[in-house]
Amino acid sequence: MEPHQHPVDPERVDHARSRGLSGEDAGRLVSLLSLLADPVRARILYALDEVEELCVGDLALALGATEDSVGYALRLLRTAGLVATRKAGRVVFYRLGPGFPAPLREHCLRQLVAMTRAEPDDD
Amino acid sequence: MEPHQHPVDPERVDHARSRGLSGEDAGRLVSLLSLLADPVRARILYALDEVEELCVGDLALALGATEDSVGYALRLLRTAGLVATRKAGRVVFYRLGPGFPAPLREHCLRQLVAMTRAEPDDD
DNA sequence: TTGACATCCGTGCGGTTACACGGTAAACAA
DNA sequence: TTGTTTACCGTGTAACCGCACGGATGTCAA
Repeated sequence: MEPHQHPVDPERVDHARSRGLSGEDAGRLVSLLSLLADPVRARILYALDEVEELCVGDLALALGATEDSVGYALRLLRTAGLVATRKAGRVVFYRLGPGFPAPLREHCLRQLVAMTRAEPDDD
Repeated sequence: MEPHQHPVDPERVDHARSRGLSGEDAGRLVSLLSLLADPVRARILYALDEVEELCVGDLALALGATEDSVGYALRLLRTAGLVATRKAGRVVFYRLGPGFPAPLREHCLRQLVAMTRAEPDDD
């Protein structure tokens, strides 16, 4: 269904079009948020922000999840560059990588959690 | 596959378990991020943050999307309480609702966009 | 070397999700 | 009233996603 050609408020439409999110910006934003929008991945990143580095098995232990689950989550986070690895023998330690946005770590992550705590009507 | 019972770094595991994200907190956070992690929904919220209020047709016009697409997106945002409506005749105006977290609007939204702009290696 | 362990990789399945289509309700115009 | 417009709703479908499974790789101990 195509949008109508007779805007109700042409001024605001124009304003929204010029100052709004472009498709490319939205794409980049969404690809980052999609990675955060998963319980296992979000808890992994939050844990790594707390304790610097952890290996796969310990991470699974800390979250109470299976190693398969965190293994798959780390696979995606690693591909996106959000986490970095350090091999020590047969153990692989993970930490937040250089691709992890610093502002997110400093400002947003905890605020996001705090705001969801303050709104218990969510689900 | 079950996680091993012999933590490599028991101290950090314990620290991550106590200060990490609980399952409930992660669930609330994820349900919010999942709503933001969509191009149409993200652009709608961003546009409403810019121009106060817009009707469905004008929103579709501003985003260059179909009315069906934005209609479906608004359905989910409305159910979650992130947007509110105001009826004026046969036109329905949408604006950011009381369920929309204020810290997200003030601090995080633009920072999230800015940080994705600063990292062009994303996708 | 042999065996146990920690992790990675490819594949298939089940559940979820975005979206288009058709029909419906309400409001305005003629 | 009739017709047009604006938006909502329910349903079906196609694509995506998380995850478990099996096998492979590399490492340490005996």
